[in-house]
Amino acid sequence: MTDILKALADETRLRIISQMFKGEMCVCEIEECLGLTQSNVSRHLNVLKKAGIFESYKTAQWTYYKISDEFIKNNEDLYKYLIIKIKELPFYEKDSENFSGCKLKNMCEN
Amino acid sequence: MTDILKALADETRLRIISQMFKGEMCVCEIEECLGLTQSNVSRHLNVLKKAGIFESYKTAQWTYYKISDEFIKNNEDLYKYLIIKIKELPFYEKDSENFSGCKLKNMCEN
DNA sequence: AATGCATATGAGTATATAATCATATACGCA
DNA sequence: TGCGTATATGATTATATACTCATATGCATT
Repeated sequence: MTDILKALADETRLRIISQMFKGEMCVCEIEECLGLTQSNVSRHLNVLKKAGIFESYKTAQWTYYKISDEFIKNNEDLYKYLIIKIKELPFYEKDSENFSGCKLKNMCEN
Repeated sequence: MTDILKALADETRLRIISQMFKGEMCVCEIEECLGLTQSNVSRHLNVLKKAGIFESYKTAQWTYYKISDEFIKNNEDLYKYLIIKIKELPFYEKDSENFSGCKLKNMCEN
């Protein structure tokens, strides 16, 4: 629980999570959509994965991350809270616009 | 929301919250029950108060802290999550024993 | 007014976390 | 095999947070 809360207590990671609600993403999409450096994204994703919030799988050179089903199952109330509140955060609207733009590019299709 | 999550992302503050579910406490009780220094407790309480999780009132020289009604009302799902999960944390049982011992002493009665 | 107690807070140190840069790894494709 | 791309990670620096000690404030009691 402490690990989960620590992982959630960072604005950049909340930004990542907020867009991840819309479906899985690969590292380069997150990088592009949120305007973050590659290594920074990679490290944040690792924190979220270690906390059990995200899971990942690899396809070719891409690593896709998504919200873990286990996490949702074991943390129902917290998950509900996130869904409701994360949309109210100041960066949400702007990130969502960028996200749409990124998705149109089909960056990481194989 | 970020402030709330940051305030929750600390083991010492979770220990404080876990005992606070049983009712309001003054600073010296928390200090005694959890074996923390006075200034450390005071600072943690301030973080929780600034995040809107706790509220406080003064009576004579004592300051009593408790979980804010506003917080509970505005963060229902998170509150439910905390109630369920905080009891599973490793320190909970031992702190609860100390807490009972402390309460018997009636330390801060005026 | 002087003393003792509860609490808060300034200032400093210790520690943890985030960000960055450079580099390594691993894969696909020409 | 050699090159380009995606990702991860070691090493460093920057920054934020936690802890401690000393001290200030405010109230109660004598």
